[in-house]
Amino acid sequence: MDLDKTDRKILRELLINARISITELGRKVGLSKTPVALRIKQMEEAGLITGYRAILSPIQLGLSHVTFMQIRLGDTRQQALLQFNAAVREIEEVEECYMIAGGFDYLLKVRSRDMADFRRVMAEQISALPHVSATSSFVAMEAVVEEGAIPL
Amino acid sequence: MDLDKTDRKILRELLINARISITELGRKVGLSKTPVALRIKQMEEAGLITGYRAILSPIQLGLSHVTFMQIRLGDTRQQALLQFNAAVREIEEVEECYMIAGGFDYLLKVRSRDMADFRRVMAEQISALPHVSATSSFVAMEAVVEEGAIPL
DNA sequence: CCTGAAAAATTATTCGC
DNA sequence: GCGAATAATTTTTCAGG
Repeated sequence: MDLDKTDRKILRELLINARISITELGRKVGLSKTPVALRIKQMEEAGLITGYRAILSPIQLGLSHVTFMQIRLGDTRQQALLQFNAAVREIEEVEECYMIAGGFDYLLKVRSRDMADFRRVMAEQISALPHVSATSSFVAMEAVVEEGAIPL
Repeated sequence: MDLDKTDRKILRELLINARISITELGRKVGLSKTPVALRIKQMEEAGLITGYRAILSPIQLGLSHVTFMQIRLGDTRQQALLQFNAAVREIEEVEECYMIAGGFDYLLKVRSRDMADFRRVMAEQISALPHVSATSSFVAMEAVVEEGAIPL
């Protein structure tokens, strides 16, 4: 699906405020309600807009502790990777997980209440993942950019 | 602010669909509209809910290439860190940036169209950041978990 | 702290142009 | 893509448990 300038404007507004009304959105992008509603529906149906989510404050939730973990697997055959992927998706503290080309196999971003909570997650959840042979952890001291803008 | 079970239920629903109506939300959590609307407003005012955003598909946007970069600074005095932080926030391709305790100074997640686009971002933007002394990049081969659930 | 309900305002949807 | 009419929702308010 290709996007014109108006589509991009609409997306930018929906990234700022997903609950904006069609009326106000139309006003902001310089169109009437009808085409705005149509464009949004088309972008939803094209799978470009996959949903709308509330954004919560990690600090207010007491979940400001972020740790990145490098994980190396002892077995990197397809079957082992699939088992690892499936298992890691079950850990709710794992906010992100990428398979990496290079020196290690996976990079995980783990969110927890504090260091003690992270140690619990690591001991109870991460260590139990299949085929893990080594891990190293890097604790975030400061979040400089948490949710960067999307380059539209 | 402390959350009871109902608040958590509301948050879970708003994480799934931020555009759900108060009526339906009330039905899902087993309350009438009035207290649901009140609780949402309170959570917004407490800064717990910071906003509502559309979720876009990186693949449909042609932005599925993810690279993590370790960055070491030559100068790690407070002034230099502040300059780096301010500059990195201006790069829209930087989706996340954390200051790290340990072997390197910053970890960046960079989103781009493809490898060629990443090289452009690195050459034009990342290299221009102040006080950078060394970088190493790790290309993601597969996104196993992109937006994990929040442990409420 | 919740329910239920009514009125007023706003929004979404539909359709002819 | 516009603009108007129709239909659906939301917000606000209030009496009562």
